[in-house]
Amino acid sequence: MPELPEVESVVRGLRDDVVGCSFTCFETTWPRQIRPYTPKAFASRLVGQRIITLGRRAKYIVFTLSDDVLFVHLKMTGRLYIKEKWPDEDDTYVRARFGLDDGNELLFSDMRKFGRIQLVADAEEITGSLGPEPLSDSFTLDDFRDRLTQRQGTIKPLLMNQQFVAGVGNIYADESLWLARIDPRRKADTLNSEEIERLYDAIRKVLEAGIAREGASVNWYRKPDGTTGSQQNYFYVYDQVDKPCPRCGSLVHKIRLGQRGTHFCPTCQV
DNA sequence: CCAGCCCCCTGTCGGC
DNA sequence: TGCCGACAGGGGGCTG
Repeated sequence: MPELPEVESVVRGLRDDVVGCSFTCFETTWPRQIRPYTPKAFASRLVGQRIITLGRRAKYIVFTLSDDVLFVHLKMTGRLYIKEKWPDEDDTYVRARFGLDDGNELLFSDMRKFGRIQLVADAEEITGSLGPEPLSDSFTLDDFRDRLTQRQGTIKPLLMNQQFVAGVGNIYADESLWLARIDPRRKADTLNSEEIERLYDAIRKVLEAGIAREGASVNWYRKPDGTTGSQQNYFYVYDQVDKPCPRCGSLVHKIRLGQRGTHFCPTCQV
């Protein structure tokens, strides 16, 4: 559920609290989520390293450290926050604790244990195969058009393919296709030039709106201060089954596409 | 390259 | 009421 806007909001909410700090300790109650694989090896490599910058790449939270790079992926139900700034007393889903040298604790909570915490020397090991950042200058219409027209697959799963475009997940894929008035079942290479341009604009627009509203709290996502984002109050079609399409009034349909729930307007998405 | 399936997990919800 | 299967959906892996 955390997609680009949600991860970006977490990064922005944490940055001032962690940049400049060094790690003093690390412990986990679910070692399967970490790399290197054993808590001991992970901790001994991490402790003492200082956080130089905090950023985001695709749906990864990226800590650039004095020696290594720390990647945190929230997957479905992950949360990352400073314990002292989180409103609830006890979080039963805390899977990892990072001690910081300012006395605070950085907690990783994850109900479903899908999240990942990885420490690598070379960031490329994680980011090497990722597609372009859709909000960066390097994501151009021409490049998008070139790569899209070479694909024969279904457009919606393609938008969610992190090697094709980084950071788009199920929510923002559905929202982008609605805004661009494109049926999510279309094959990529059948999109004409105008449709491709509409889609390019739509992807950027829905992601920017998501960031401006600090993400969509459909169920588990929270910002590092414990509060919800508000993008869920502005969905066009996602999670809006049988509600009227905001554009034409037809009832929103839900189907399965690529093993994912897919919401769209059967009338004005063609 | 692409579609479809399973798996990793846990909580919620609807049907019986 | 309580059990059970479906579903939620990010990503990796495998097969045809």
